[in-house]
Amino acid sequence: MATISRGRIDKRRAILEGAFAVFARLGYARAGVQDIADEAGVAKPTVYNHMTDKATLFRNAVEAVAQALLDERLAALEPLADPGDDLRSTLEGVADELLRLHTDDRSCALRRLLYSEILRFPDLLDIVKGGGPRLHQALADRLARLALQGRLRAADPDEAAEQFMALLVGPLEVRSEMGTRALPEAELRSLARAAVRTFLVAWGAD
Amino acid sequence: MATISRGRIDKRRAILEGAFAVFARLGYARAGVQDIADEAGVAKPTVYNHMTDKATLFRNAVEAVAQALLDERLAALEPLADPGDDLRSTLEGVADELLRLHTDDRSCALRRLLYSEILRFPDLLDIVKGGGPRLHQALADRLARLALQGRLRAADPDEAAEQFMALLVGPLEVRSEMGTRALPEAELRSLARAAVRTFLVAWGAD
DNA sequence: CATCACTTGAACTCATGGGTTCAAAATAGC
DNA sequence: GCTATTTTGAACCCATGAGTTCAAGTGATG
Repeated sequence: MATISRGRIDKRRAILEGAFAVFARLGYARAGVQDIADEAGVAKPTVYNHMTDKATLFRNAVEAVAQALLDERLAALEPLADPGDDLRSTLEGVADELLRLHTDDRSCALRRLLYSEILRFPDLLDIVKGGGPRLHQALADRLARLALQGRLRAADPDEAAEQFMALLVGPLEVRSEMGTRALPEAELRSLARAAVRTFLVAWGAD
Repeated sequence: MATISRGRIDKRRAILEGAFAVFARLGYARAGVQDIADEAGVAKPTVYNHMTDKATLFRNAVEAVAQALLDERLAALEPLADPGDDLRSTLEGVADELLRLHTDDRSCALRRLLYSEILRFPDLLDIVKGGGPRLHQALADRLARLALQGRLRAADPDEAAEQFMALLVGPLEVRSEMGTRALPEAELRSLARAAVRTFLVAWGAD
């Protein structure tokens, strides 16, 4: 076993990963701690040696995944920091990547778990957003910059960011039937282009 | 008890309503059939006398509520059949009503239950949509009519409908934190106006 | 080698909850 | 008013699962 997991840290990570996998598959209530231990390749008491109870196990597992996914989405916004002369195609690239991330299995699972357990774990909201609406803020910042450069209408970067995400994700969520159905690549790209098209009509510089 | 519930039918309705209330509050797994019986003012065997098991109880409860909510939303689209000369304010009225319905407690609960149990009850999707995407279809039809009358850009009514709903509901879902927080009336109206503004820039007749 | 911390499997406790049974009571229908 | 259907409460069976205990094992560290 020394080949795979060395030390407490690796075991902790294995437990959190296993936990998220099982929670994602079965939901909080149906997931058994024994299932999680099996998935993580670990004994049940070991789980309790790292986490005091099922609830904190859940919180930590969700937090770890949410953190990772948030980072990915933030990274996806990077191209907006320095779009070439073709703003449209840069936006489409970002949109494409955001859609790809949004349709990721872990992303869909996280969404399901949040909706499902938000009443019992209200603190998950703050945990997931990681202190303030980081993603929205980052996007709004980028758009504000572009507005200052005269490449977007300057009206309201927050509203623009809100609507950009909505145009992107809303139709996706409907067509994928709440993340149940996988969409073909081509349809994803088409969704991204449609969103950017409307976004630019509304918010592009004349 | 003759004053409240007469006959089997009323009992059945009471059971379905109680079931939805409890499922909404606790989720499928945590909801006990005894809880449901209590909420419905009925004995546990009576529940099993109407529904073979917890799963079909769940399906029927969800179906009843989904049906009612869908009807409400369809009705909310009515004004679009004959908008006055002020298309914008008609759209804003419809948008307002749709937002109101979307923030309704039962609406939020239904959404939570769907996301939560969609993997275990894949058939819920069809049950909820009630045979084809009725709401989307109805909206797209209205928009197509308006396009024919030259009051909207004729490009693609389906895409227009998709984006109209996205612009409305997306920002709402973010701001209300997945239906957790209630928004003040004023903010709802402001959301509706923002959505319609962008929609008309993109899809309004020049 | 000796110590200390951690892991393991298995067994155990205890609470919860789905679903059933049954005899008594209520209700519906005629 | 009489019969057939439902309803009711309470008890019951049984499976599942959270969390614990413990004795034996494993691994690092000095």
